[in-house]
Amino acid sequence: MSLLDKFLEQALSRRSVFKDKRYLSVDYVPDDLPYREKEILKLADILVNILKGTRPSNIFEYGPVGTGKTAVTQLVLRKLKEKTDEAKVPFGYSYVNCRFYRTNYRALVKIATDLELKISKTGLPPDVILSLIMKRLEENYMFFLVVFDEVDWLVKYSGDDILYQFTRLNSELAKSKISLIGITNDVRFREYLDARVLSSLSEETIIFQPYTQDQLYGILLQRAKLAFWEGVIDDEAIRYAAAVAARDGDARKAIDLLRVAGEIAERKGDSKVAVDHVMQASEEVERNIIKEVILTLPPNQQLLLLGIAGLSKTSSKIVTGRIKQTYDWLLSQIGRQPITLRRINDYLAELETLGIISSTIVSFGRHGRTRIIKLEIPVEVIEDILLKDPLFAEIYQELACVLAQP
DNA sequence: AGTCCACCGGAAAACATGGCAA
DNA sequence: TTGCCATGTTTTCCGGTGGACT
Repeated sequence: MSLLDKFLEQALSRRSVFKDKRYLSVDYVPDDLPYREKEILKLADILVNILKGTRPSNIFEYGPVGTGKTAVTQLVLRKLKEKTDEAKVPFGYSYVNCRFYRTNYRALVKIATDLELKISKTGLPPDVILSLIMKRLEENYMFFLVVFDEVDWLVKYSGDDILYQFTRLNSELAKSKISLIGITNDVRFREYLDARVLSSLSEETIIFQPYTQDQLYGILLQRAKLAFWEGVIDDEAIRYAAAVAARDGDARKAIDLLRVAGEIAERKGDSKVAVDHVMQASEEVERNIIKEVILTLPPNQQLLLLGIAGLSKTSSKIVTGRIKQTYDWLLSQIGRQPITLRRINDYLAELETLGIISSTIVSFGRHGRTRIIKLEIPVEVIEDILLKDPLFAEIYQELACVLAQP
């Protein structure tokens, strides 16, 4: 038997550690969400008004990442839809993830499409779309619910117009009623939202607390039973994953960790998933996030980051002016025009919100006020990722030479 | 006490791009 | 084709600002 035959034979006979990986995917919402009974009941209690024929209050849901806001909402809506269908109560809802539909216009189009209106992605003025939506509502629905998930993205990006319009829509609708659910994990969201919108959006508020370590363990146990074959995963491994994710009480992260750990075990040909695998998964997840973030950056910002990386090797205090100089030089190397300082500031701000750099404003008195930029990721990691591109590698070498001379 | 450096950051406007409707 | 409609990127303009220096 040849080596290859042997290998293939082994691969075939090796049972996957996963029974059904789907249960560890982000979009899977189980029928019962442990430790969120209180929130489910509260939400259901508000929305059940629909079955009684009255308009439910608008709801504002707040809680950190991975605390079950989205899952709870989707679960309750799914059940509610079943019940209303049974009871022949006309009801429909639209779920808008504002991270994808982050402008007022796009959110509006998404809602319209969920109402089975055929709307082109562009070309129609917003008020026309809105009146089409209203017309459709009056024809078909008594109750309509719009969920704005991660609503802070929408508001930060393009203002609260659509929220304002929708909160006021009820007074213009004769036959149908509309309610809103806003979901966010941004603590400071209340600050930049218009007071009128905020007050009408938060007629009811549901707050989601982070999961405790024990709760995470419980959740993982539930999922692990569904996703892995029996006896494949160590109890220790599950506990470890729960402990890691408990730092921010993030259930999504915990589940992710378990999945990646399983994948690693499988890759290595191990038949069991152990603590080791979870530890590796934890590193891998972290590394992949950074890599993903840097690689999806627009080329301009990658080049800027390259400049900062180069600077950080020669000087410890990187100041805006130096960055501007360096970046202009880099641009000229690839035959592009320099860019305004104002624009560079925007780039830097973006890099900062992504957690790649950090900055502090310092004043040098007579010598002006500026900002010191610090890399939050080891230079080697950035070089490792960016220098795969031969063009970048070449420019980077020259940059090093130029920076070496004062 | 006032000056003034070297930048910060909001607002508006310019420019590029792309789809639709008539 | 023209004229809207939108989005995204960059420039222009401009009013700040903390503190070393005079």
